[in-house]
Amino acid sequence: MKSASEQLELIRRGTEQIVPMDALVKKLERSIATGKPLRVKYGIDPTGFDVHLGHTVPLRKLRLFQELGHQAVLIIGDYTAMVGDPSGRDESRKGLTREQIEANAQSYLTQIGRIIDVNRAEVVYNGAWFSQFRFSDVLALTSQITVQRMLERDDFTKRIKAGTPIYLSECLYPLMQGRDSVEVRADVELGGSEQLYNLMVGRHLQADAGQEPQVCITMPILKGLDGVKKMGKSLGNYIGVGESADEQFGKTLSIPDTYEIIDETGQKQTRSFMKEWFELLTDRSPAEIAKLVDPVKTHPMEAKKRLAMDIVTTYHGEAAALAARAEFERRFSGRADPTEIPEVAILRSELNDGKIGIVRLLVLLGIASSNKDAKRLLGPTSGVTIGPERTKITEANTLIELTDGLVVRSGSKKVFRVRLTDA
RNA sequence: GGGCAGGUGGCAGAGCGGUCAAUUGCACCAGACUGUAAAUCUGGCGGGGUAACCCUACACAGGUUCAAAUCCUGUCCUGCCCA
Repeated sequence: MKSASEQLELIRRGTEQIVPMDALVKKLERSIATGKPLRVKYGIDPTGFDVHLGHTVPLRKLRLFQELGHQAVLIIGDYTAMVGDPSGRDESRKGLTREQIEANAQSYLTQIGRIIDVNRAEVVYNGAWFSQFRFSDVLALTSQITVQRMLERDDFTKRIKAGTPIYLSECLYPLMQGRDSVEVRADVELGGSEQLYNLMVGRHLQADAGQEPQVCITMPILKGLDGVKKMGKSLGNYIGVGESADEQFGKTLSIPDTYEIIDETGQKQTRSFMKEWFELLTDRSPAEIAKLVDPVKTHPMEAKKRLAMDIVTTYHGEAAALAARAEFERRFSGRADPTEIPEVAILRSELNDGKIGIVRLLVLLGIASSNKDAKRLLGPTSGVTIGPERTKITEANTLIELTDGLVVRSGSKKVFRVRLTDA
């Protein structure tokens, strides 16, 4: 087992806050002395299906704890999901049905298995205790915190200012999450930076229950593909852990290198966005990362390819990562069609004299969502091309001589091969 | 429970009887240029039609009018103030 200071160095890497730090040191030292692993809690609400890289940030930290010999405790928030976490959102979340929660939880565990060792983790549903709660228990829980303290949190302040509703049930959320910590006797709880408040409530409740309070570790929020907003399902700026190697590679290459912020003094500052991803999504050491994101030492493009390789390797292995890189270079640098062009079946009955209108074709291929949409893609700035000669189509009333195997492109990303069928 | 204000496209936010499929900004999509980066420029951003034009949409349901996102009534929802 590694020494406390060695463990601490690894744990600290990429974190935002550890409160209180000295308590963590103490816990680590005691764990080494007694041989008892720390119980590290991480809660997830089964509200959706796709686990994306944003979720992997705390999960990777959880895996680190596992690797250091500690006990991961996964809370599936089936009850908290019915409330909806107010953290970092400007609107309340609708409750989900039990069936949805059940299905989501299973899907989550499968996906999470790509990052942590689920078999070695303790997995518990918080419904296990909340379903047993009596009203008197709820009252006892709600007596633990004042309205003032609840309202002082930033999320609520913002919503009050903006005039968006806050439901009473949402105030229960931090209390429920805190109660989970009491139930599983957590030593450490992980969460995103917006979780700090919720994590602190856990400390409060544990202390009140006569337990040693947990250490709260928050991880920075991972920004999405746009380099601006938090990576999220609803924003469509995410990379899913279940996506193909090519998709993950391509999406990573499309992220901005840097972004600008305005600091307190009103000065514009340029920050490296790639650096953030390296820190939060790869195991590279700070020294390696510094070298990679320095444009003088490493060409930004090469750095980004490394980043993409690292990410793809995590989920698909090194061979797939190499292949994805080769495919990317061939396709975009070499301006070639993808190796595997998706085929779309088109009925011969759609043809008239062996021909089809370009608008209809684009809709049938799924490139355009409607005729109007198809027409928008055409016009003088059209990026629609067909066949090996990449004939550019600009007129909406063009008739295409449609043959089996014809390749139709819209830009370089949407490429399809026509497969003519009879039935 | 009472008073006041308000609900418009993904968001913000104009419009307040016809000229409104709805100004503008952001976001988003496509193209040029690139490193599928940034910056910049161009075009687009409800559906059908080659087009003229038609349909559906401004919380919901009715009504007034030749004509409603715009006026009236009711319902639902939200905020603020009072209780």
